[in-house]
Amino acid sequence: MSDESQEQQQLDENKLIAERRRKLKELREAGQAFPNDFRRDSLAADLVALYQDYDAERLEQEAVPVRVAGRMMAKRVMGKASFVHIQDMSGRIQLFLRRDDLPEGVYQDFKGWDIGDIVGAEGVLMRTKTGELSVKCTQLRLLTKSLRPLPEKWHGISDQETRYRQRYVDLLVTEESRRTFILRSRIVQYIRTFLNARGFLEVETPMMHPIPGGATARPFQTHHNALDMPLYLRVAPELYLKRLVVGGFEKVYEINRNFRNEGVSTRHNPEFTMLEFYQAYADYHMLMDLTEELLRALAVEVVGSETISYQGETFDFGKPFTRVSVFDAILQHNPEITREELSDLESARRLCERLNIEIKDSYGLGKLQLEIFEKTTEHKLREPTFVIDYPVEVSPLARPKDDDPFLTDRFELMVGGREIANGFSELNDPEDQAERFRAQAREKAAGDEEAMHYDGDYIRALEYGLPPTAGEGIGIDRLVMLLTDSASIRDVLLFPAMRPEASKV
RNA sequence: GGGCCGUUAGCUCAAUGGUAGAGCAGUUGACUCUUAAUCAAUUGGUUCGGGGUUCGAGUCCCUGACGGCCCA
Repeated sequence: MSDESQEQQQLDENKLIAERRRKLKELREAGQAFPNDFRRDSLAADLVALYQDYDAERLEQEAVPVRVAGRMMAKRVMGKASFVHIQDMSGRIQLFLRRDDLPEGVYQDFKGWDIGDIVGAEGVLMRTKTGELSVKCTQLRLLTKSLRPLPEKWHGISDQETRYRQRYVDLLVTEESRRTFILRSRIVQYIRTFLNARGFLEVETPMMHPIPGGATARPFQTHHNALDMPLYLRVAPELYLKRLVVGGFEKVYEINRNFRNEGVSTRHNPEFTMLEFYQAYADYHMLMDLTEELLRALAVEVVGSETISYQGETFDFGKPFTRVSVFDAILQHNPEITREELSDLESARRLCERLNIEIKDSYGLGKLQLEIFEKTTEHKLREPTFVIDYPVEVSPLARPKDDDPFLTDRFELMVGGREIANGFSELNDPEDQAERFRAQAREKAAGDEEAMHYDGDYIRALEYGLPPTAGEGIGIDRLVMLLTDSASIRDVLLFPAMRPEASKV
């Protein structure tokens, strides 16, 4: 943000903020307005859970002392007594304040504090007449003055744009949003635990690539000043991870960001998180088995059931996932398409024309089949389905099938009509890989900005010998969308990509 | 990139082309067990920006910005 627009942000003031600034000024005049010497000893939800079986009498007898802190989310003043809800990372707890329980003057000060202010409280646990666990306060301090009013307490923020742009406010007031991001963290945590338990080594490979590779996608380009060379933000970590398998790290994985310079939509963000893992002496069948096991366990871990509900649909991760080839899937879901017209270059071209698919002369039969699949079939695959046998033409890093060199040992996992994972037995024949790179380079020279570069060092690595290996990528954002029932990728990204805010001149 | 929809007080929302309102929040007062506390009074507006039509525009037209949904 430019200095100028930051200035404008500062001008985004109103009487409510002015009133709070006045209060802050008084705090400054009275001493340290931003103290950092209060220490809490308990979290709100922990206390509520721990003491759920204690009745009012028992709490009074035991007089459990606690120190809690958090943001004031509700404030009900009734003369010389008040109730406050504070919210911390764990949840909420009520404070019960009486003028005569607090040191001289504190209650009077408190009455001037605002919802959104951050306070620290000390007292003993009690249960109110209505049965709510509360802290009967003997000390109360304002720790941080909040200058901006929070959204309306009942409706919260309904404006999507504000929720995305000011996620800090969204997280404060939207329980659903908090839940989603906590689950996201648990999902990633679980995946790490799952892979670590199976002997995988977590690694970090470069995000800035001299030669972008590992996926057919447009990269972001940047420039390194000291080295005076172009660098690309990675579109995939694949080629580096396989170099590590060459180096003897036979089971590796990486969970981190990829960057693709493409459109923004409810399913695409320019930076997104990918899990990629590679296992030597394994093939794509083993990966499919592992993926089923992982998703089933994740559903139970996160949703509490092997059946998940997504945007009104139900998907069952408990039963074995369907496995069907690209070719058969097209035929099964499109009775009007025949085996013959799908098997011949010329008739496949005519089919594309009929389906309003834009094609180029350079497309071979494999690319045409994939285009037809994506247009006619992909969105129809709702229940978890492994689509297998992708054409070699559209799989430049995958191993050809032993019994059909037109196809590869590759699968994609579809759930709800969307690609969740992509895996294959790796192409470890350096001469074949070199030839495929050359074919990609020709595509690039012909104007395909998504085509791959020739990566000489990767070929060199393969020439040392990549053991027979299988590898897979799982889109974490889309997986989190599924498991948290989120309609848009922006709902599972803390700070989704947005255009700059309209200037408020 | 195309289509549709949206942008009004800090927030959530109203307002036949005819004086821009309500609830919450804020301010002042009352109230020592409340739960969206309650009661009384009260402050608060560049109606997203620019242009146009009109006696008169939040409302109609054009244009731009940002966002949402759908399609490619």
